[in-house]
Amino acid sequence: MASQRTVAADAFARKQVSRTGRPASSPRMGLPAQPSPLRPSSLPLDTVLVGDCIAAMNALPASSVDCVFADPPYNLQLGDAGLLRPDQSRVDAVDDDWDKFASFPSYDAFTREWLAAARRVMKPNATLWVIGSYHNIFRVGSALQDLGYWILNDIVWRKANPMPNFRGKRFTNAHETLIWASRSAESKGYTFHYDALKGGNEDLQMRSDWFIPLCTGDERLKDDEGRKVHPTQKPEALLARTLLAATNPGDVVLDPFFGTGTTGAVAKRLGRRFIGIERDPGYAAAARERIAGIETLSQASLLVAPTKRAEPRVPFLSVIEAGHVRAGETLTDERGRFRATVRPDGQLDNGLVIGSIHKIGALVQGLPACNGWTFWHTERNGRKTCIDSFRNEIRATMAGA
Amino acid sequence: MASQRTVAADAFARKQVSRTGRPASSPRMGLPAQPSPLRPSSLPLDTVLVGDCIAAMNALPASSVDCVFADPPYNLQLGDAGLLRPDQSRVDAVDDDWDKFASFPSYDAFTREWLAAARRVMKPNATLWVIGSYHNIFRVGSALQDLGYWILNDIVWRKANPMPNFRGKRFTNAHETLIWASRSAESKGYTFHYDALKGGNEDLQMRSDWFIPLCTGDERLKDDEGRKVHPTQKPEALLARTLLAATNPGDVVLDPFFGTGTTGAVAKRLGRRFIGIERDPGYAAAARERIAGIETLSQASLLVAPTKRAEPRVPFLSVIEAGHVRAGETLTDERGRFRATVRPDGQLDNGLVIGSIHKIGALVQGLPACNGWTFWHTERNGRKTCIDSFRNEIRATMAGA
DNA sequence: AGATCACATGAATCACGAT
DNA sequence: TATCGTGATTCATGTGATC
Repeated sequence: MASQRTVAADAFARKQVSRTGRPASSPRMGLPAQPSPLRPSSLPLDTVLVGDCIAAMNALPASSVDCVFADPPYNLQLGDAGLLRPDQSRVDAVDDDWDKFASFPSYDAFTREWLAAARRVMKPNATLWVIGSYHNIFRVGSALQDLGYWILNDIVWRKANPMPNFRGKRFTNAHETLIWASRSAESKGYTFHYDALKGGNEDLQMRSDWFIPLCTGDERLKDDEGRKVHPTQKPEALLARTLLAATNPGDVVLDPFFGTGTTGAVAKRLGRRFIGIERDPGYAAAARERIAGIETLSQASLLVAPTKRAEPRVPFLSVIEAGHVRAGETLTDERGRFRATVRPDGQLDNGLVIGSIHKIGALVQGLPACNGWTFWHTERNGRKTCIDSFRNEIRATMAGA
Repeated sequence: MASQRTVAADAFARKQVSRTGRPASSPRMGLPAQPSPLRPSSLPLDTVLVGDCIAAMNALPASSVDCVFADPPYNLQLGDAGLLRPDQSRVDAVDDDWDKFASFPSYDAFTREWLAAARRVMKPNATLWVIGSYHNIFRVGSALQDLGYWILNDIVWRKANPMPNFRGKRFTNAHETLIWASRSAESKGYTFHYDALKGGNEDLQMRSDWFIPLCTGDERLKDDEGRKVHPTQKPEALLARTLLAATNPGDVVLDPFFGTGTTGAVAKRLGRRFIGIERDPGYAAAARERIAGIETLSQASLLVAPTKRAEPRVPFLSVIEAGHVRAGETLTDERGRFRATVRPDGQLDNGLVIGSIHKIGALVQGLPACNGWTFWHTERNGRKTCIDSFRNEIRATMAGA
């Protein structure tokens, strides 16, 4: 039975942490390629906790996860009053419309509660993803703004094959919305693999509208009778893009509405760690079985290419010391409009002011700022060379050392 | 002076309705093709009222308009420093006073007030459109749900040519969101021209994601010195699709944030009546002059504007997500001279450098540029397949999207 | 006349580490 | 915590000048 294979989140909430619920045959999941340091050992990594997500999150240590992906319940009329109404109120009205309208406050309370619990668990630079449709996403967006989250983007998942509108009364509802938010407006150091996404998009910035098919075919979990196990299983491609964009290998991703574990499956494949929380033992069991069959991609393919900003800093003085540029030499911009003289201390002199390559570059152009490395050029045999190429040579020699 | 040509909304609010503010030389605008019956004669049709939109709406008779289109302030939270492009030029951002709110609660209060005023003016089967971005749309959506509006769709305006993200810190913010809502859940008789939209969309249901260019070129209103008159003028194509979908000829469209009158211009062209409310006399004057130059299309030509097809740009990442190529797989050129490994983020790795299919293709050949789509091949059962064929398969699934 | 290039610009919550 | 110096960063489209 699924329930025998589960980790009880309530037990975890009482600090009686036990991972023995995971079947012994289950392999270790998602060995981290680059484990984050200082992670509390009490985190139930690569585990599916069964129980209420708010209690389970409140039992986790604060500031302990790098990313949250949440696919909360959308529909306010599911009749699952226990989940949607933390105040335990139950609406017996048969009138759907009244039910929906009356339940906004309780849905909002539930939303605020789980968003607050998630925020506590997030590291200062962690980010949160939430997916929803027009039924709930406005409630979610307002709540997370009210709680101090800082929205970075809203992302449109454009469905390749949406369900048509059968009655012809509306536009085909062909998309869902994801909100990507940092923990607060001050969280400037969040992870975003800008260059990787750009490189995977023909060297153009990745936009906020993503075209991805629904989860169908072999990817869709089915039971013995061929029925879908979960009504709203998300495509792995969607999760892959979010995790590639906003996490590093080894990062911990928390999913408080784990369902059948798409987040865990993708996290494991991409060398991330996961913590799943799921109320339904059947879903949790299906998720475990699914994730056990996933293999992590090779570490080499997961390595994050260093960004330009992360490369070692090279003083312009080093370029002179290395002999690429001589003191007393004249530098010009690419078109030869501006000139400055190289001083032996690594500063430039335009005849009036002495300063850094950046400062003098900005000055001669009358601009507030300038990247001197790409602005200034040397001339050798009538050919102009950007001084940034000398920096690259020095960096290459540093890499070998 | 603009202020001499305006209709004072405050005066209208005091029931001292006067349309003499409209210059005598101004032609009658937007003669209705099929006037709706029972319209109160006191409606200031095809007029721009100047003043506070809430007061002006409260002065209109209840249940009198067929549609509302609203482009409220977005409550953008601008950094103090402003934003510089990579070439150090400054972005002409929205920093107008009308977009400044002290806090979310004050924005929410404003939003609730104008939404409530609009709802009173709406006929029982009228619908409301609101456009916004992630800065404000969640507040708006929550507020209108709270007020009893019934959301029919959220629509994504995918911008053909959005402003890039200059700092590489986020996804390109390439869309805005429209909410389409009826006055209440009981409003079952709202107008929706399903068949017309389908007919104008190659016999496919019109989806909730619309691909439309920004308002630029001749359509963009400019002052004598070539500067844009309004910072956020919307494209007429966007308004045209909303009005064609949700109104009939002769219907009255109310725009409480009229700006430079895109709603009025499109309404007149399509044979709808309009009521514009605008706080700024300068904008109102520009709107009047603009609308005066519009001619109503003949009845026969009131067809759905043909949908602009999205340039079906496909990221190489999508090819991996779709399973055509696996992360970790090796790609070669047609003759098998060069090799590179596919990364899960859609980049290639030739063992030394990580980059896009184009960049690595160029690199291995020592060429300045390369079309990676036609250069790289997979090998299956000894047969080589160009990765461009996978792109074509994905494009086939994008038909209609 | 047509092609090419240089430049401008659009609702934007847009840096970061060392000292 | 604040200040300061380095130096990273853009896509589609329209307009007007130049070849």
